[in-house]
Amino acid sequence: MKSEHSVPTMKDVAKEAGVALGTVSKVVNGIPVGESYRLRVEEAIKKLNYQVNSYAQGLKASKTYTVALLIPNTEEPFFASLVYHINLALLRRKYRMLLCSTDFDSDQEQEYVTMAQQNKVDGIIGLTYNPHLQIEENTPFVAIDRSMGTKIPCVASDNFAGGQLAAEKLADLGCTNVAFLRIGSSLDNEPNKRKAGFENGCLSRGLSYEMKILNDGDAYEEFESFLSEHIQDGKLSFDGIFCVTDRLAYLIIKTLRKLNLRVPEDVQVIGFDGIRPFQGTEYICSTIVQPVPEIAEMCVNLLLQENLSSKPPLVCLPVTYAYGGTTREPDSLFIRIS
Amino acid sequence: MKSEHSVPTMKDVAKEAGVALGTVSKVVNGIPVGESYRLRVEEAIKKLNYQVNSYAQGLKASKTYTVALLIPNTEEPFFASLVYHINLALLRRKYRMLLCSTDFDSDQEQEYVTMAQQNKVDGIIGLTYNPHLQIEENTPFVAIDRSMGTKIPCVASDNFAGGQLAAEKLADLGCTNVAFLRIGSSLDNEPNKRKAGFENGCLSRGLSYEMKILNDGDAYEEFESFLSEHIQDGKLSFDGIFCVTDRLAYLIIKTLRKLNLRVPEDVQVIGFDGIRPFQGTEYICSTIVQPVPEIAEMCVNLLLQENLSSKPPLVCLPVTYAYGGTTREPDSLFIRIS
DNA sequence: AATAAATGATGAAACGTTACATGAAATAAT
DNA sequence: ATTATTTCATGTAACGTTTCATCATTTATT
Repeated sequence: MKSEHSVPTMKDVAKEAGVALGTVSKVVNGIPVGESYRLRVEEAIKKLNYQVNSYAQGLKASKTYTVALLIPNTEEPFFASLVYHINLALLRRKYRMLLCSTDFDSDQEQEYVTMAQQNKVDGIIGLTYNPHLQIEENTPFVAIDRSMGTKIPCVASDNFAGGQLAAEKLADLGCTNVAFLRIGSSLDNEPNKRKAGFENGCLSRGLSYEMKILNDGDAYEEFESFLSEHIQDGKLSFDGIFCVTDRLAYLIIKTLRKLNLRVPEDVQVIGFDGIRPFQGTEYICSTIVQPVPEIAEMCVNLLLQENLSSKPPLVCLPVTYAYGGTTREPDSLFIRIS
Repeated sequence: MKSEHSVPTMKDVAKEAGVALGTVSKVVNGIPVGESYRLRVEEAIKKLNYQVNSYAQGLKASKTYTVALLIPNTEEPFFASLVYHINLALLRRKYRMLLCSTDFDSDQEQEYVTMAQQNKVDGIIGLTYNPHLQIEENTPFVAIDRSMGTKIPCVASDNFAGGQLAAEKLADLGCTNVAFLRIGSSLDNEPNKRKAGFENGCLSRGLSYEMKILNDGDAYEEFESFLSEHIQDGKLSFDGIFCVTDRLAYLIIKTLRKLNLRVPEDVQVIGFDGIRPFQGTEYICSTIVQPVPEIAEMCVNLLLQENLSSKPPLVCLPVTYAYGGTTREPDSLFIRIS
């Protein structure tokens, strides 16, 4: 005798409806069966409040409908946004997400890959930094922001175009002497192309520019000494800064204001990523916005191989510029020119 | 003949090691077996690169090691922080998280609960707003920030104490006439206690105060008219504001500064939650910080019933005050007094 | 040395699905 | 009216585990 509180199975439904097990399976999976059968089964399902056991399904199909997402830290706004959109794209396709915060740590990245494979995920999406990451041949993998060989597709923003756009915007906004700021990073990844793009943009617009790589440890001090090198008669020698991320831009802007330099009046600042302090509020600084929803959709598409004949090795998605208070507004620019 | 590329099973390991299936199972699960057997099995596991199929385990044990997390929007910083810490707490216990962004929508909340139960999750943690949420009797549920009856434990910050602390801080910082600001919300949840706590604090410290509930739609306009009502001879009649969230505080501060009111010189503002614009940077405003890691840990603990004899209906965790630039610093306060 | 007790490996059954070979019933063709 | 064909429900096997009764082996007891 079955306990009252045990979860009903297909067998129970079949008995209740007076049909065979296979018939119930067909009804559940939307495979056509005779009208009268379907109705009886549907009634029994409702009566018993039956729900399929997706783990039995997974066992049978050797598919788990689970995708692992490896990402440095899900609290950081840009990554949180990726998490949100990738999760949504997966849920829409009835897939689950196994979320792994790697904390930028190569060992943790490897551990999570191993764990994901033990959990028999159907694939992995990873924004990783470990250059020696070992991934099993038969586990589909899509990388974000980093090319990992021809077998693994990479999805990223068009970082080069983004850098270029930043330079062009600064030129349009009246800058003549600009700086590029980046925090040092050893790994060769897609976001590094922002620098080349910016340089290219400066050259084509005739901007005089300076590239500065700050050390991770003492970025503040380095920036301050960089500033003092560029002050002539109490006036800054450049009037525009492009920071490689909004995070850096935010810190730089704080520092500038602390030193009584006005943003955007004395120096305009453009960041990269498109971060807002809260949902629906304006951007934290003027910025090159990454198309996060599109990146998410593309990752999932590539991973699950939907409507794609061959995987391209690198997909770059278009970025846009957005005003965020740290550049002159088009309005005020107009006034200034007239 | 098994295909070369098929995933090895316990059966394969057993054959390779020349032992019984059950013996392999024991080795895998750390149940003691004879030394020689264990060694042979371990060798075979390594040779075949065997990994247990957790879905077969789940089927057998009718445990899925999965917990669903229902949360309005994982991009909003406070929720993103909860997601991060709950995910971590679950992974530490070898549990997976099924992340569900409900977008504050009652129907979506119900849909996700149903979906979670179909996925046979071992429990649900939910920060929800649907007052009629239907949850199956046998699905463990832990609520965040909302009491849902005696059968469902609720975890929250000590919101009352937080409100009180905000009033006390404003008093300590020299305020005499303060305001409480909240965006209207119909549901009776724990964060609403911030208001009562603040009122209590004002009374015990002899602060004159005003409580203002803004409408969700036109909060901006309402706030501006609220301000104009309180301006006497071009001077604000209050010198401190407690906003129910950092999100609201952020918007209020922007508005104040746009109206040329100086924060914190003219009016000091305290928010609630403890939001930072980026990981590791300072708080976005002076604030009452919620103990998110502790909330996460407590939720998981209660849900999985670890070392707990009976479930308390409501757990309130202690909050702290943190300086974030929108109140006078202790230093400057000292200067001011002397 | 013979029997009893303890130890521990064995392998079949079960978990809840899906897929497929089987066979029964209904329809079409002669 | 009989046979050929189609249609479609049936029920068993298999997915990869864990559990438990069974049985072989070793150790202890007399």
